[in-house]
This record gives sequence, structure tokens and C-alpha cells, in this order.
Amino acid sequence: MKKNDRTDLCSIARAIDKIGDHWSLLILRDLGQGLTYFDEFQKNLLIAPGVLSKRLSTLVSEGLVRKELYQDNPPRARYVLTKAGEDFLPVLAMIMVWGNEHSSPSGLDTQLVDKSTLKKISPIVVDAKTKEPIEFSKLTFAGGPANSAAKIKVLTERNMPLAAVN
Amino acid sequence: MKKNDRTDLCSIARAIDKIGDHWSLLILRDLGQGLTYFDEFQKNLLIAPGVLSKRLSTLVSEGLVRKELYQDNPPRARYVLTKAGEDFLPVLAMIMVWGNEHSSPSGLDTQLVDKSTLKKISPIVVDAKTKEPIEFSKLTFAGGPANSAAKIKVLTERNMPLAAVN
DNA sequence: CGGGATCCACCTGGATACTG
DNA sequence: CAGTATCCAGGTGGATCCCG
Repeated sequence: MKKNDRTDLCSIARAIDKIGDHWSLLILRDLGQGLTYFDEFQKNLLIAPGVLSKRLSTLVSEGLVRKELYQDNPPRARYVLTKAGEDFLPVLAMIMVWGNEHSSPSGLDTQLVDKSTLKKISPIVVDAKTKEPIEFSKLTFAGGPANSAAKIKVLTERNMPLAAVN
Repeated sequence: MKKNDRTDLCSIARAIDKIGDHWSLLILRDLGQGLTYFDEFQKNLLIAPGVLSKRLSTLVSEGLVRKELYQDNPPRARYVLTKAGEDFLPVLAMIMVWGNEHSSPSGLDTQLVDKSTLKKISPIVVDAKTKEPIEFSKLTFAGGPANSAAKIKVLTERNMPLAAVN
């Protein structure tokens, strides 16, 4: 896929262009579990060091990960999630839910738990206002105030709403 | 990445192996918006036909999409989401939320709206029981009843919980 | 309209070795 | 420990043409 091609059209496409890579998603998952050192990622993911290095620096430059040098000589670093990185964890949580439902033939092997109580958390997506579970069959993605000219063209051709009403 | 490598370890990794591809995610997004014909995807995504064909059949074989022949001669088909495919829309919704927050430099151009009222929906992830927003900093991913031997090894080495408590 | 078949350039990951 | 450097194979996407 040619990067930066449709990045002006849709925040979903932009987000996918930024983090929609297998390795990046798995690294973010591990960061969310508290892994911090280059070596830990490499051992856990069985990823080639060069690839890991590139993925980490991409995540850093995209603002999802912060690299902290905790020692100068020799240089040692740890990686932690930024706010933007933490904000991505709900996506991973819903991926987990989908995987548990539709891609776990031998049973449940991944759960979200409270660190201190170890109680299980079951994430669901609701509307912020009503707290009602969202029925996706009744919804659609629309444009917004900042529609680009190209997006307005696409939406109009497809007879889709240009923005939400109040 | 070698496919089917760590697929026995974690439902997140399995899910990502199944649908964590740029094109597949964008196709699912379009399906969620009601696009149905090969041609529509191709025009909207500017994707090479061969690639689109492969992605669609992968999605079909993975059970997220159903291919319906609505005409025999010449053969014509439409593509629609299955239950598993619809269940993936919450993931896309949270990707949209992240993109709107962290990857929309020129403003809001993608929103989730009710098809009939055009009112805006704001998706958030909450715990199914308490309906409280999830604080991801307090959580971690744990194992589950169906942990494989390999996963038990990893969790133990990292001193992580093997499963949730009740 | 709904794709299948080809061809090719390139990119990317894997493996391995090495270094401060 | 924390990467960088190198090399290589092959997979993948884009482009194009074609067909019922």
C-alpha cells in the first residue's frame, strides 16, 4: 500500500497507517503488559532485532512510546507507553474480545484482569452518553466538520451524510 | 512474520494474524458502511483487483464475510458481513476514536452516527458488569483456563497470573 | 460488471554477526 | 544489554490485460 495515499480521508485509515502493523500491535500489547526492555520484546516476540529496532523507533516518532535512557555508559534504554499509547489499549482490548469469541478454538487463554485483585474485566463498547451497548447494524461512519474536498466528493457520490446532526 | 507461529499463545495475536492487515481492515470498514460490490471496494480503496480478490476470499474463508451470488449468468456476487464480521466493528470504532484523538491534525472528519437520526454516537469501552470506564493502567492481560504449555511457560517466567480469579 | 492471470520491481523480514 | 550492520530470499503489491 502506498503510504499517505488516503490519509486525508478518514481517521480510521490514518490510524491504521500509523499502527496497523502486526509487529507494532504486538509490541503495544506487550508494553501494556509492562514489558520495557528491548531484550524482553525480542525474546517474547521472537522478532529479528533489526525489525524490532525499526518498529520501536517508529512507535516513538509517532508518539505512542517514550524512550527513556536510564543509564549513559553504556547507554541503556527502556520503553514505556505515552498517553497516546495508553489510549490505544481499548483497541487491543476489543481485539482480544473478538479473538476470544471468534478465534479461540481450544478455549480461553487471554483475559483482561485487574492487576491487584486479579478479577476479570469484560470490556464492551457503549455510547458515552446513554451507556447503552452499541448496535452497529444501526450505525454508519459519516464525515465531520473537517471533511476534505476529496472526502466530500466520496461521501456525496455514495449518498452518505457529510456530518452528524446535533 | 511467519504465520501461525505464536497463534497458540494469545487471542490478540491470533486475531491480528487473521485480520491485522491494512487492506482487510479498510475492507471491513467499508463493509460496515454498506458497500457490497467488488467494484465499489476497488474504486473506494484504489486497490489492485488481484489484491482485493485475495483479501476478500481470505475474509470469506475466515468467516467474517459472506459471498452471495445474486445472479448466475453472468455470475454476480455481493459481499456482506457475517456475525463474526459485525462483531469486529467495535474494534474499528475504537480505532476511529483513537484516530480522532491522536491522528486528526486538521480536525474531525470521521464520526459514528445513527443511520436514521444522524445523531452522533461516542463509543467508549466499559466493564460489562459495572459499566464503569476501564482504567487500563490498573489492568493487565492474563492467561486463561485453556493456556497452552508454551503460554504457561511464558507467563510463569514473567511472573504473570495464569488466569483470573472469581 | 466481477473478477482471474501475469509480470515485475521492490521492499521487508529473517538470520546472523558484531560492537560498546 | 541494546542495539547496528549486512546479506539474501521471497513475498507482495501495483499495473496491466483479459475474459464471460
